[in-house]
Amino acid sequence: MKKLKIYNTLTRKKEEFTPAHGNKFKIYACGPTVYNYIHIGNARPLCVFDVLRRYLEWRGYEVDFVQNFTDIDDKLINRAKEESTTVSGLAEKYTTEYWIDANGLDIRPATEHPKATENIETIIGLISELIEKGYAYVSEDGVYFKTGQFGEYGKLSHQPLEELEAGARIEVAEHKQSPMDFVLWKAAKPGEPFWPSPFGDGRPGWHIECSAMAKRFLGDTIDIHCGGQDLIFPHHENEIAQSECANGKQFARYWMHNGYINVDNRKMSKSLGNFFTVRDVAKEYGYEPIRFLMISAQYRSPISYSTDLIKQSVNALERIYTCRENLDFVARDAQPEKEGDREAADKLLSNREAFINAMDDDLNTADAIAAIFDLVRDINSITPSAPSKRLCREAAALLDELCGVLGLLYNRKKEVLDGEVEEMIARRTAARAARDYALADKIRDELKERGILLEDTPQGVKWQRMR
RNA sequence: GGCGCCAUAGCCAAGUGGUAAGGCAGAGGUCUGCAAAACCUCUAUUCCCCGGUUCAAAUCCGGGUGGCGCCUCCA
Repeated sequence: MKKLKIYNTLTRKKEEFTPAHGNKFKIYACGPTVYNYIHIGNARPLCVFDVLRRYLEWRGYEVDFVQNFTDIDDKLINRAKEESTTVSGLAEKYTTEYWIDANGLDIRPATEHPKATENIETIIGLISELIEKGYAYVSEDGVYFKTGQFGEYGKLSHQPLEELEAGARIEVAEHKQSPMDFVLWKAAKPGEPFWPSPFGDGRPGWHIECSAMAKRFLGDTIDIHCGGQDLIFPHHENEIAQSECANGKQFARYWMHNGYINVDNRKMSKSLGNFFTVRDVAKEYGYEPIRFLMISAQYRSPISYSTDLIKQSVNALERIYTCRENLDFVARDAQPEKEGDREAADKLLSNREAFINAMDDDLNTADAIAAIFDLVRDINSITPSAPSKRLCREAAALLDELCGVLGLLYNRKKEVLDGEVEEMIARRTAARAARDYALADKIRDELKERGILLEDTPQGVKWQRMR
């Protein structure tokens, strides 16, 4: 079997992908700052790395997947002021909202979801260690990391420290020894939440959270650290500096970074006012097309978001769903098995190989989806020829399996028809038998107005609720 | 200034040396009382431009053009 390869930001190459120890991958993904509804840009890493996890598990690996919540932060403090609420109240609210969207997108919960505020002790411990080892210093307004002390600083973003300094803006903080130093602990300001520490009351900086939580829940060295490309610098660079200086070991073996979601060819951002929340898009089109869109391109390429693309995704998914529903429908009255089932099933199975080859090549979900569509075509080609129950079952299992790896499974609500509607379908069937097509069409139109679509098939009348 | 990314049909998107996947949209056909779904066929002689390497390039090299990102909170 082909080896799984993943593009590693650290080496800028596709590398063979194996866990450091045994069969288990330790993965850390930077999670949301819970100060607002998540937007579709946030949805991309959620979907992509959920697919990574599902795929690894499907290939037989164990996965420890840790994703944090940043629940103390400048953004939260500011927003809480705006909404006249507390930071913890705000965080709680948007954590709840996060779960609604994450569930809608079918993101599997991580094995751990640590929160920054619940890991203050670990964070303080890590900072203390950095101070002791001479990598950090206490200043008037907090504790800073001494960037120049870490010789490998810049190895992830491939930037020499001097160049970074040359490009850096003038820093507001005046208590830094060097502009490239970054904050580990922010001294408390009046009215802000704080925790006591050996270096004074305050709260953790953003970067140190992830180093601390990764260490606590996954250990000194993790296999994969993932996040959006915009986190490479400074966030991930700083995590490396903190963790490697404190632990004296490599922090993460592989770094994976997803591309952006753009709008009008520009990065989505609050300042440009061009962002869409997952909630709003889902309200109109459902969550499924959002997930489909997120994985319809290779995860490192940018996606330019538009309503048109969401609609294309809706239609594309419909093709898969229809195929799947037809299988169940055809299987109902099929004979148990037939001559040639084996050969037919084997033919379908060839698409599974194509799927694996695509995914092994740096998680090429676009190609993997193509393999699923090839499978759909193969299945659709056999459904009219009265396939056996057994073949239908195997085809459905294969389709479910591959869609499941990408998280494209879909459960259309099979609501029970009320008596009146059933009665109308029966009346229409009778009218058709009597060749009274005018009446039959009238009944079909009436049902359509009530959101029921009818299809006459060789196997009988098939109905579905409109989306 | 430093470091990167991208450019494939109307739209989206694979393909990194061997003669252009897949989806959406569109056209024709088959099936159907009709419709829907499905299936079949068609829709890029060509991959931003110009050179070069090669028997062979969308794919490699050089040079352009256009677009974008990081270097500041950001998925």
